[in-house]
Amino acid sequence: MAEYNFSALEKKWQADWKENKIYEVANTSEKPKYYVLDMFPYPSGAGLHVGHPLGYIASDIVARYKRLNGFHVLHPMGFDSFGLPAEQYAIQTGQHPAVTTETNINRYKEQLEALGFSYDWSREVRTSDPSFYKWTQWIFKLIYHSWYNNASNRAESIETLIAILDKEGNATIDAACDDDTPVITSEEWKNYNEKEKASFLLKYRLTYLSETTVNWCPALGTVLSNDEVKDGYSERGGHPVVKKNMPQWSMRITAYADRLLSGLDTIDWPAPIKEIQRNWIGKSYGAEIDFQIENSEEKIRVFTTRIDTIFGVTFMVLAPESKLVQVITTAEQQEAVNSYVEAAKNRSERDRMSDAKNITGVFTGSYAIHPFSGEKVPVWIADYVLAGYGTGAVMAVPSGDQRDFDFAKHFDLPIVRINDAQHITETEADPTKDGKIINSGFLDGLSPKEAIEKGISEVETKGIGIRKVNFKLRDAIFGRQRYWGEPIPVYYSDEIPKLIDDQKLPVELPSIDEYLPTEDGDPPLGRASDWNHEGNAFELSTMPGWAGSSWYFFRYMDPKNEEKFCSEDALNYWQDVDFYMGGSEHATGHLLYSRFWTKFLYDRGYIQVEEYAKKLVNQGMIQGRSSFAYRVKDSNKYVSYGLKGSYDVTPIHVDISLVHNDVLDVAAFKAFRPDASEAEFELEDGKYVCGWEVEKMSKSKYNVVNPDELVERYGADTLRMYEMFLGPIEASKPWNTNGIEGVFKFLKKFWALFHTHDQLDLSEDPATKAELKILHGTIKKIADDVESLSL
RNA sequence: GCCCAGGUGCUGGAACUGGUAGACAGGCAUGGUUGAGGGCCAUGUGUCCAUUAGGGCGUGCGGGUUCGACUCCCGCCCUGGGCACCA
Repeated sequence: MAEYNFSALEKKWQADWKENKIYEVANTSEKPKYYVLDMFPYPSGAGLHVGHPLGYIASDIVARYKRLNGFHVLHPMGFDSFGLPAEQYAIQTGQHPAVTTETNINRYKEQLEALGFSYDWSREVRTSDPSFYKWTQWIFKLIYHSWYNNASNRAESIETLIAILDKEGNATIDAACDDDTPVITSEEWKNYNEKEKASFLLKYRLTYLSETTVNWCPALGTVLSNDEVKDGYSERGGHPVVKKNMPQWSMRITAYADRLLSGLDTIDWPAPIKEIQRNWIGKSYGAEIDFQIENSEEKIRVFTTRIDTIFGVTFMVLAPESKLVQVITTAEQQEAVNSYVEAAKNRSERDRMSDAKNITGVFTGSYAIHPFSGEKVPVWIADYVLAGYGTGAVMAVPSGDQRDFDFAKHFDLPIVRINDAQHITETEADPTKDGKIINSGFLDGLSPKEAIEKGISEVETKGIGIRKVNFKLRDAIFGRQRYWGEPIPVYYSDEIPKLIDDQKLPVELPSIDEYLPTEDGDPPLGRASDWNHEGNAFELSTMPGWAGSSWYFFRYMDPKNEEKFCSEDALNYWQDVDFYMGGSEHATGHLLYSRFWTKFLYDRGYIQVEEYAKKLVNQGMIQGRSSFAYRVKDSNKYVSYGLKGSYDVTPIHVDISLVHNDVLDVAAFKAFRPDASEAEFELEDGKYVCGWEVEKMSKSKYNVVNPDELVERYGADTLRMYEMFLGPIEASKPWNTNGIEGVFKFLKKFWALFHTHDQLDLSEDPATKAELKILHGTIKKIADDVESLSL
């Protein structure tokens, strides 16, 4: 009986593809283009597990399908090779991250090639390669040399800003800039010295240096951007994160908040991703209103989306960090306020969040005048008001807002009903938008929606406020106090940041003896001797992980270009990504930053598209199925799954290769855990049965399934088909090898259909009608399935 | 709390715009082939009633629209994910 010799078959054709370069594509063609992109991996030391190729397999099917349908297909692969793990490894072993990275990449490429992907490897990029990060640095410079003109609604060269400043100062300029940017005349501007000019322009530049509150992670020794922090812990490593003030490079992504939001309507991305990005950008419509302080020139400006509730205001609350606090606090309250502010300052973000139910606050002693009723309302400070959002102050409406309600109850402040549909209980406020407004002067009788409109126009007429849109999105911190990242091409002369000339790029990472901060607490780059530009100190921070991945998809179009990040011809031909495949975990990181950089490059005229990926598909995560043995506490005895109820047991991870159908190979387990070699095993029905749980696939949980072994045993085609067979591509699911035999059998039978002994054997008879019907039905079904993924 | 997905046999999952629910595969069962095991082949497998023929009931729960509903509408329950002192 002839055999389906997948191993020989696959090796033969893979060698053939390589030798004849059949997947290499030129940047021109008569055919229409199609760009299929995978999110490039970070080459970790653990190698690929079966979860990684899931998306690559799906996108490879799309690439092959499009080729067969007459498209000129760009299907590249590369490596996101800067990152923390290689650096942590370097700290422990002294091994240069470049060396480990190289090793890991080679391993990844081997594994990927064995899986038979149709990548054009001649276009491979690596973000840690100087020929690549030269252009990351170049784009950084371009962003630095730009400002955002709200009037033209795009980024422009900083030269156009300087021209306006020279001519008429900044009074007429509507730009995305620091909140504390002073209004100056052209005279004042011209009288600035070099340093003053430089620091003034930093308030406008799209990448800028400023003293800001950052997420500082002491364990990692670096700052992190908001998306890298989850619930007060670092996303990588799970270390605590605290707030800290320090000078930092940031990217003014907030300038693009509106366009990042509206752009979502133009791209075919999964609804959950769009939703996450919308939430993250957090646009809300409302008004800013001034409340005059009694017996004072000062005003409190608040942001509200519910101006219809303004007659329900019975007090005001400032964030402890608000600059107004010191100004309006009365002498009697000074001491209480000071100690509250001091305490708030020393609390970490985590404490503040975990302590949310504890209501705290202190009265400033001052009163604000209600702009419509003229009544006096007390001004408090409390840390439930966030300094970073809106104006850092709120008008408190306890009847309509739960937080205000809780605060009012706690400090015994009045609660006023302002809507006839409000049902207020002893413990709950009611933010209803039904019903009619009551107790509210000129707003009485209106619906909340009408009252919001009327309220805002009244405020504007009286000149005490403006219609206002607010965003939650914050500027992205760009510096990392780390070694293994792109050097920021900046040096300091006279404390003024200056950029390295284009001709001198790339600024290459210097070698250092140890990958730790210096004794003075400077980042690792501080250890490099000769790390200066003509005697001026270089910037010591490096770029964050998302820098290279924010534009790599353009580099694939023209990866070897030494003159430009990508030639116009290549950009003209390839334009954008038609099909992008990757994980949804990058929703507020890579997938947002890359959109930002794309819009920026578009504004500055370097590319023709405002969104780089028309279609995005998220493959689900493949989880591991961990197996457990149960050790009786304080003993050397293991009990089978069904018996553990009668003991106090500790579950122990068991390597899944020692378990078949949940039955443990006890002898192998004893070898695997030497401390169990003498252990006693209590069995059920003569077997030791393991428990199981679905967890993340990881080495430490002994649940990793390696694709190499499956390729060896069944072949790449079987593995690829089986991964696609597992279920919908978007769904997360635990890996389970049980069903792979079915696919393997199918391929064996399929092969046997066309072979007699080992020879290809095809019938010369014309196909029957019935045969043609099945053939065309099958073609249609497959075409429809692939189209439904890629259209 | 708010916002997204989703809920179909023992399991993974099919079912295009409303038209024979459960394709395909795994598992399980029975039989064949084999010295045995494995492999391979065949048959069966939603559920209940019935020896058969056949019939009743079935897509989370309750209601509705329709000649006809897994599919559309309303309410509820559950699961997964996201956001969350955001004013």
